[in-house]
Amino acid sequence: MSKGVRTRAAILEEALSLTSTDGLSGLTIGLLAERTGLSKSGLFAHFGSKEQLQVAVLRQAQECFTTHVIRPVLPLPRGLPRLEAFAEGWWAWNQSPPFPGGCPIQAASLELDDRPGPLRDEIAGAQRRLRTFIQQGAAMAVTAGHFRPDLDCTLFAFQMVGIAFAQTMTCRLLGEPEGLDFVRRAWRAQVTDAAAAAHNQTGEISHVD
Amino acid sequence: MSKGVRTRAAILEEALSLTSTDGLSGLTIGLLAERTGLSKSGLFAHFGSKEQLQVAVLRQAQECFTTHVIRPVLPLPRGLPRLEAFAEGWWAWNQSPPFPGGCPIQAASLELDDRPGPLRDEIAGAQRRLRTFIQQGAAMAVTAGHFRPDLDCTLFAFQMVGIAFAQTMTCRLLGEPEGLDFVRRAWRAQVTDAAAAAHNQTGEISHVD
DNA sequence: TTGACAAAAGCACGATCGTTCGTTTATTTT
DNA sequence: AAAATAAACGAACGATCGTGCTTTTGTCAA
Repeated sequence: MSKGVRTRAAILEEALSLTSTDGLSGLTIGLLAERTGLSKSGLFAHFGSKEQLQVAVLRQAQECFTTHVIRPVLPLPRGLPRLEAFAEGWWAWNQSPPFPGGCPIQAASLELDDRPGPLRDEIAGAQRRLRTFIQQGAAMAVTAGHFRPDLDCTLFAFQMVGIAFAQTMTCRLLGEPEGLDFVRRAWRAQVTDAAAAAHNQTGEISHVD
Repeated sequence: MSKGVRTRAAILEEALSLTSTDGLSGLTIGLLAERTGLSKSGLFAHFGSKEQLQVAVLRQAQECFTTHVIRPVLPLPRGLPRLEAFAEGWWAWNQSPPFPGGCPIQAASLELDDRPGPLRDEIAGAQRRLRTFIQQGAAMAVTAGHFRPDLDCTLFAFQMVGIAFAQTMTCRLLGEPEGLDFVRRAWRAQVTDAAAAAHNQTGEISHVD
C-alpha cells in the first residue's frame, strides 16, 4: 500500500469522526487538516474539491456500515434468523457507532434532502440499497415460511427504517436510557405482525437467540 | 405593532425558509440580510448573536407547527378522532410544510443531536413536547375505549415519530410518490394494533372521516 | 413640530472558508 | 545512486463568516 493511499485512509477516518458530530456541512478542510496534522493544501490535493471529499466520506461511511452490520449477518440462514441478527446489529450501530457522533448517513439524509446534487444522490443511493436489503430479507422470510405470504416487504422496510430514526432521536437527542427498549419492543411488534398468519395467530414465533 | 416587531417577524419568516432548505448551520446572516433587503448589521441588531437568531427560528418553527397541525385538532373529540386528525395533519405537514424545504425541527433533530447547548435543548424540548402530546392523545383514546387498556402510550408515540421520519426520508430524499401511501398504511397498522382488544379482535374500529 | 428614542445603515475587524500555484521534500522506480 | 514521480508544504487569493462600532435615518409621543 503506497503512501498516498495510506494517508488518504487516515484522512477519511478522521473526516468520518468529524462528520458524525458536526455533520457534512460542519466538515471543514482547515479543521480536518489540523486534526490530521497535514497542511490544508496537502490534504486538499487528495480530493480535488470539498464536494469530492464529502462524497468520499459518505462512501467510507457506507463501507463501514457494511463491514460492521451487513457482512456479519450474511453467513446466517436466510429469513428470520438473518433478519433478527441484522436488526440487533443495526440497533447496536445506531446506539454507538464506531465514531464519536451518530450515524453520518442518517444525519445527512435529513440534511441534504432538499439540495439536489452528487451528495444527495450518494445518500439516496445508500438509503435505497439499505431499504432493498431489508426488503429482500423480509422476502426471504416469507419464502421460508417465517412471515405470512401476503406481507408487503416494502412497507416492512419502511417501518423498520422508521424505528431506526426514532431510535436516534430518542437515544441521542433526548438521551433517554429506555430508548433501546422501545426500539426492541417496536421491532418485536413489527416482526410479530409480519409473522401473524405464518406459524400461528398469537405472534409466537421461533426465536433465534 | 411597532416597526421593530414587524421587521423581526419578516426576518424570521425568511429565516425559516432558508433553514428549511439549508439547515440551521446553513442559515447565514449575510444571506439572510440579502434576502430580506436589510444590512447585515441592521439585521444582526435584532437578535444580538447568531445563536439567538437560531433559537428564535426554532421557536418560530414550533409556533408554526402548533398553528398548522396541533391547534386545528384540539376542538375535536378526545381519543381516536382527534388522534386520527392529528395524524393526517402531521403527514400533510411533512409532505409539504409551509416552507420550500422540509420540517426544520426534524432536520435539526439529527443535525444537533451531538452538540450540547441551547440549540439542542430547544429542539429536544420541542420533540419532548410533541411526544408527550401524542402520548396523551393515545391515553385519551384508551380512556375513551378506542384503544386497549394495556397499550403503552409512550411506545405508541415512539412508533408514530418513526413513521414521520421514514416519511421524510422516503418522500423528500428518495422522492418516491408512493411514500405517503406507506405512511398511511403503517399508521393504520399501528392504530389497528393499538385498538386490537378494545372493540373487537379484527382491528375493525370506528372511523372518523 | 420638536425632541426622544428606536431602527437601520455603513464600515471595519479578525477569522475562516475553499482553492490555486510554485516549491520543497519523500518516496518509488530505474 | 540517480532519475522520475508522488506527496506535502507554504503562502496567498478573494469571499464570506460573525460581530463590534459610529452615524444616519426613521418613527412615535408630547
